[in-house]
Amino acid sequence: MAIRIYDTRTRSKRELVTLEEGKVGLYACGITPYSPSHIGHARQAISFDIIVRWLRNRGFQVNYITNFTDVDDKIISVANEEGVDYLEVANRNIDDYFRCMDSLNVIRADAYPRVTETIPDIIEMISQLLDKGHAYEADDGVYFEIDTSPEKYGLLTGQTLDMVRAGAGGRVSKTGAGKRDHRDFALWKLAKVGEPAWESPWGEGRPGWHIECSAMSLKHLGERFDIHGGGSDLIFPHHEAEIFQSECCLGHEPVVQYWVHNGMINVDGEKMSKSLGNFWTISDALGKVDPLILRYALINAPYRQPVDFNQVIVDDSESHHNRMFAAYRDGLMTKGKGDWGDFPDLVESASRFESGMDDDFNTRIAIVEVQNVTKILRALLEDGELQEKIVAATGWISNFAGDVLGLLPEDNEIISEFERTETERVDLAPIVERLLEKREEARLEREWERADRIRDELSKMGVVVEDGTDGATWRLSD
RNA sequence: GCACGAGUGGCAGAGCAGCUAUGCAAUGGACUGCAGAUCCAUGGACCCGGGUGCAAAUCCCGGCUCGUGCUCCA
Repeated sequence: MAIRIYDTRTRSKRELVTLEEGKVGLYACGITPYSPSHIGHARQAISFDIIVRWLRNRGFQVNYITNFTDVDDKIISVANEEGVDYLEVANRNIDDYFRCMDSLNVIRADAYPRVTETIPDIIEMISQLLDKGHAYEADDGVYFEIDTSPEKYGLLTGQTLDMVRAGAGGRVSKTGAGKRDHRDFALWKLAKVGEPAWESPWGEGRPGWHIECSAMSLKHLGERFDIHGGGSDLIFPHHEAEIFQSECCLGHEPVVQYWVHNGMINVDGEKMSKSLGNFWTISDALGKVDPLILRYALINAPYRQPVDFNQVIVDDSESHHNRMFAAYRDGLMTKGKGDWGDFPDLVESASRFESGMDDDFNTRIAIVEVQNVTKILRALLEDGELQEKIVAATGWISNFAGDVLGLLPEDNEIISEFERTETERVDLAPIVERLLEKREEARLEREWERADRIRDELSKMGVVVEDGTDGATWRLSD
């Protein structure tokens, strides 16, 4: 079945037809590293990670590029406050980004170009825009002139030139003193004293905010490419500016075949922002919740939906993930052979999973099927028979929840962790068994207080007692 | 104000014209001294008002409410 993708430009789901058969060029706008990464960055990265994983799963050869805007006003201002070089700030936050994304099981992109490494390409692009009459030089830099191709205005947002003129009201005066029109945007900003700067035909300065993505996508993916993505907050003005720059520079349209945008994160129903005090960096979140549980929470809704991040969603995800993980781990310990392709119910789950993912990467539908198979697997484990099917269902989870959704650690990690706790268990066994015998005696004598005291004691040792039909079993608490 | 999107059971969240969504929570049961885990079962929803259809949560029109964008932002 064909893959359908929601394209912001046409506001509809369209079948994915790539420029080159079997290949996908994908550029996703990355971060401006002026502060530690927050969970909105995680959502963006995970959204595109899932898209890339699924396209690869479907046999596409994906070239996935995501950038770092490693020089901009905010980085410079942080650097000035701290009295350090701007690159120190950028590098520190890029390191943080990678650390966070690795722990969230985000597969690395094929390249992470940086603005500071792309300056010659940016200058070349600006020169061409000037040559073609789409840009002009002013006292404080070079600007793109919107009026040279007004038909491109509002391609993603549906806004018209007049709307923005009206909406901007009196707030436009202080942006870009040299602009002829407030909707024009900077391509090159001349440096003020003490700012990082590069030589250019127009004087020392640095690139404007939008041009780097046009230059980097051109450099890495060529004059036309399949998918361009980013957070939905970038639709305007950033991505519309890119359309102006790339299409006017290259002289053809469309440069981008599909525009894909992920939804934002809200916290307790409000926009996440520093001023509201509801701001979660990824490190904050990981202090409270396991990375894969956070990942689970962030793909519980399809990528385009806004996600309301709160304690409920975290708790919910934790219980779902724990159930799946426990079943999977137990399944891994079952020896034997089994292929999910041999079992109709597992095949049906797989097919629903696949058609959900084919339909604009609907991870919610995918997760429902993971929950389904988890349920099947747990029932099988409970029953203990049908080893072949246990192995088959475990394989299903490994493939879909693990490889595709990235919700599981590596098998050998799970096994070594299991062995570690087994060792611990064996060490504790004699003393636990003795206490359990005493408790059983107390229970037979119906002395519940004494029995409960023993259970409390075991609980302090990190042992959870569970009474079942065949007497008590125990396990180590997490 | 303008643009875009959304309003589904206690909560999260699919479906987007006819067929049980699902999970958590709740309730009942199995098991139980209690607790926990597990299993089985049950109830419960489509913002409001019109319209089109044999049939509407699903399409159309009009409201209302919320979110996002219009300024740096994933």
